[in-house]
Amino acid sequence: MRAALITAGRQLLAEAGLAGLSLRAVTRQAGVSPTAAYRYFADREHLLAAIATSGVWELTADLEAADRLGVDKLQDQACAYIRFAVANPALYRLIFGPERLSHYPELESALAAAYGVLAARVAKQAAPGRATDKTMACWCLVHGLASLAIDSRLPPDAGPAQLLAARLTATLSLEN
Amino acid sequence: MRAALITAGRQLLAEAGLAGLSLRAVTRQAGVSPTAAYRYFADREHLLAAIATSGVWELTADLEAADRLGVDKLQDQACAYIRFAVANPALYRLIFGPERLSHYPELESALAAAYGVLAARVAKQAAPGRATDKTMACWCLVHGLASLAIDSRLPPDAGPAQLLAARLTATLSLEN
DNA sequence: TGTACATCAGTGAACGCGCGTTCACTGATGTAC
DNA sequence: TGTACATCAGTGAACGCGCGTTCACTGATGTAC
Repeated sequence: MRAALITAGRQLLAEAGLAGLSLRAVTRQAGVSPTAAYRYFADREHLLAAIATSGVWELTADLEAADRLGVDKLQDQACAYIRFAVANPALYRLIFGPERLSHYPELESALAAAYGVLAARVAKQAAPGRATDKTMACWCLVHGLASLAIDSRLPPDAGPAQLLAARLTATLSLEN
Repeated sequence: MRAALITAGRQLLAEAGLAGLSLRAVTRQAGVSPTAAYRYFADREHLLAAIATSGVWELTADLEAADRLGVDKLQDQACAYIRFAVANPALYRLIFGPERLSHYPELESALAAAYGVLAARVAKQAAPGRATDKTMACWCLVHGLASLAIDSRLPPDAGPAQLLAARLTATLSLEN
């Protein structure tokens, strides 16, 4: 049932966006009375945090897959990241947005895992001593690109965001 | 009066965050009845767009100042950008956030102006033919960093965001 | 100079809405003896 | 095997709240003659 509520929340997020994600709407979507949710979540915010966390684990898995299967593994991670954001814009906004969910430890550790997948890749390729900064630069770049793409604030002639992700990541020139 | 409402909105944003920015709250803050706003704005969203726009013009001015006075002008623009975001987190979130204000032409053109200040700088320093991509990379990087800094999702040992901005921008190595 | 009228800025009451949360509850399932 | 009881998942009505927006209005300011 906990899982059902999270699923319902993600459906709602996809259909109606962040604004439509109320506790009542989620329970309605799950076909259950509004109060039923309180058996599984202390309040609305805990429910949101759980939904966000489920998204971050999915993202982490995507990054891992890209790193396992990719040819240019760093660029492929970047693409996978953008692909996730573009496929789940409202979810992505919930995760990184203004809901200030960052103090939930489950979410915190899911995010750390995702970051770790990127950091491990960069550490393998970057010049010694530069890994930390390069990782951060990469994360910022990709997160910024994802946000802008989702909110259609990229220049109109920029082309598909995933291609951009690959090109811009290359721009970071890890080797120096 | 239009200006007064915008000012009130920005105060509220600073004090109570995005969530507190209702039309009623803004008029209350301005010491005026809720309906008075309708004389100046078609609806709530137009008011929000005007507040966001006022913020973007301020940001643009900050960037121009950094470019005029700075030593390393690109890094200084990046710092100014981060400084603005950190000083006005809720406003920054309103501008780039999930409110989907992007279809307001006034906001659109303010954003284009801000982007232009950065683009002009990069064009002066980047290797020929690379300017467009480098500009975009720079914008994404800085926007991503700003978002993460605001939502405290940078690694705890990352140090002050403004310093980071300078260091990471340098990482882009414009000359090749 | 005075009067009639139009324009304009802002008021105050009211509307319907969906929200998060509380409360006491019902009915089913499991356990002890 | 049957009975008494506890636990548990989910219900349904109700609360108070702040919201965006509408409506008809008031009183002040400006303009025409």
